Amino acid sequence: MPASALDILVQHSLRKTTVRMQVLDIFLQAKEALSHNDIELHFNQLDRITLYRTLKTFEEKGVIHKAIDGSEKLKYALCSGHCSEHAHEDHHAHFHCDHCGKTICIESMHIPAVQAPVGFQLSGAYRVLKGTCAACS
Amino acid sequence: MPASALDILVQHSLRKTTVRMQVLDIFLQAKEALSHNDIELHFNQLDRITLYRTLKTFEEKGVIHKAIDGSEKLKYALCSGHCSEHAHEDHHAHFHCDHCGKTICIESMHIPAVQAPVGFQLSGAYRVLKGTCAACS
DNA sequence: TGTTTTATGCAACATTGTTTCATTTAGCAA
DNA sequence: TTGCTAAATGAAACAATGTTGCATAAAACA
Repeated sequence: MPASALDILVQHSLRKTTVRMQVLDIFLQAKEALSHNDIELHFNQLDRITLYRTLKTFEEKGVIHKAIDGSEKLKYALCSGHCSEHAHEDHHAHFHCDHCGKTICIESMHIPAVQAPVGFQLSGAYRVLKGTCAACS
Repeated sequence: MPASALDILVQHSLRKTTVRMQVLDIFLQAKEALSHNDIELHFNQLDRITLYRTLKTFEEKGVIHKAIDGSEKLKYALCSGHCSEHAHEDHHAHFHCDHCGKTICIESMHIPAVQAPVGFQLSGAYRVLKGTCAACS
């Protein structure tokens, strides 16, 4: 069962404010990763700056993670597992649809460990698939 | 042996202009992927708009490809192989250094074929490694 | 309830990217 | 070389996106 917006805030020791609850509800209902603009469109009126700060806070606290999709737009998706303030664990692939532009987390596709080139130290990896999503096919 | 700026323009049926030659020279000398701003800094004075259009043209014609690195910045790198107007073949991984922010093409690391989830049609894939690069270690 | 800390809303600003149009230049043919 | 045509450039104006500082409002807690 998915956590509620309130649960998520409590889990991460965040104050429960109207804006945060609303933003979390949007994420909980969304099936794909959301850009700043996507979220803004869900509101009648919302201060852009507040949303920037809300997303930044959520990301720092491990509530959401950046979903790299190869598009110019930065998107976020809810962390599924046990991300903390200190480390994200979004070790799954993302799918980006060339047609509708949506970005979907593919939880089932984990990112395999790879060997770093000589002299390089690895701290993480991304994997992005692109093509046409099920809805657009 | 690497191609010269002029060679590249001729190969892709592009007019040889001062700006294009200069931009290509910067790419040829650079070891890492370059953002719009990176390139702008190499010039004493250069019209931003012209650079946007130059990069767009280069990308469409298969001269450069987007180097997805998980940072907010869009970067480009020279296509190594045989990219055409119709299809890019930048099927190699990119390394993004968390420390210096540089993005390096790892030509030796090819992106393995993966199976698309049910209902999805794949047209490509990205792979990004992040960590600390050799120079920053 | 009152106090402290944090979040919000606003203004102003900075950066990044796009569109339109006049001018200049490259490519090409006479 | 000269002139023509198509493409590239540069400038202005605009649009979108992101940041900083500060006053106000709200949440948490004693």
